[in-house]
Amino acid sequence: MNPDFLRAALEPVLLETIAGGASYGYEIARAVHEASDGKLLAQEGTLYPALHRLEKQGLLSAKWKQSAEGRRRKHYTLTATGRKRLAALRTQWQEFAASVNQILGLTFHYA
Amino acid sequence: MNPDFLRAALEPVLLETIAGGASYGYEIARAVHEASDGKLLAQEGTLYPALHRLEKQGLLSAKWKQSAEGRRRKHYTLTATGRKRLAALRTQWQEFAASVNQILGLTFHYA
DNA sequence: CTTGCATACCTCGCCACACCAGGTATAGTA
DNA sequence: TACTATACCTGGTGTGGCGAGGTATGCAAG
Repeated sequence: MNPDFLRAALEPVLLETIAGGASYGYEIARAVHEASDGKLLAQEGTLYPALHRLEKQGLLSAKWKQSAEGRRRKHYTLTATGRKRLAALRTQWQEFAASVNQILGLTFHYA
Repeated sequence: MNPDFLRAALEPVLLETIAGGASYGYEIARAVHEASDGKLLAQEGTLYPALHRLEKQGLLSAKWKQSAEGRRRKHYTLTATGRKRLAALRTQWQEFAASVNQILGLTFHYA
């Protein structure tokens, strides 16, 4: 998978995945990977800096928690700003994808 | 428009646009811009290096020509390798777009 | 004639970011 | 004890879009 693909969609994908219930890094990575049937994979060197960026932008808030087995995990949740941003990114993504599809002559439509 | 969007799709978009008849830089830029209803725009500092990369990779071949009005233009055509690459990129794009749409919960299908 | 604009090409420096490779630490298992 | 999976982090490298700058021509307006 072309790394530029991930670059284009990582933000909305992470926000959406967290909105969908995945809360900490490893879990988020697994969820993205599975939800894309193994096609999208956020490497750790990509994932963690991305989460930090989103947190710094105020789209995510983080809390360290101790799991039942004793492992420390950093749990993320969407902020109100994050939810708004996700909505905007979804729209942007759809417009972009539609444009590229049109240029490539691919017939498609959103249901 | 997010520059990372262009980054993800510039190659197939350029190859397809050239395959569709646009042959020199300025014309290609205009064609992309119009075919996307003004949404996609390859800046000159993006376009020309990209064309050079594609040529260096053997996907495009270039010929300098003199237009009727006397302007020099660099005309690009797809090589056989370029056509194969375009086909591959179209498939990759579709898979990627489908994955992102799925994660974002967008109901979508190619006809 | 000269000023200005569209056309047409190019390149350099900046910056953002995915990736790789490396690091740390814990729980469970062989 | 050793290995694996989990779980987090970061520094260096390379790619590439973008802005700003440059050069040159054709044409129209003043």
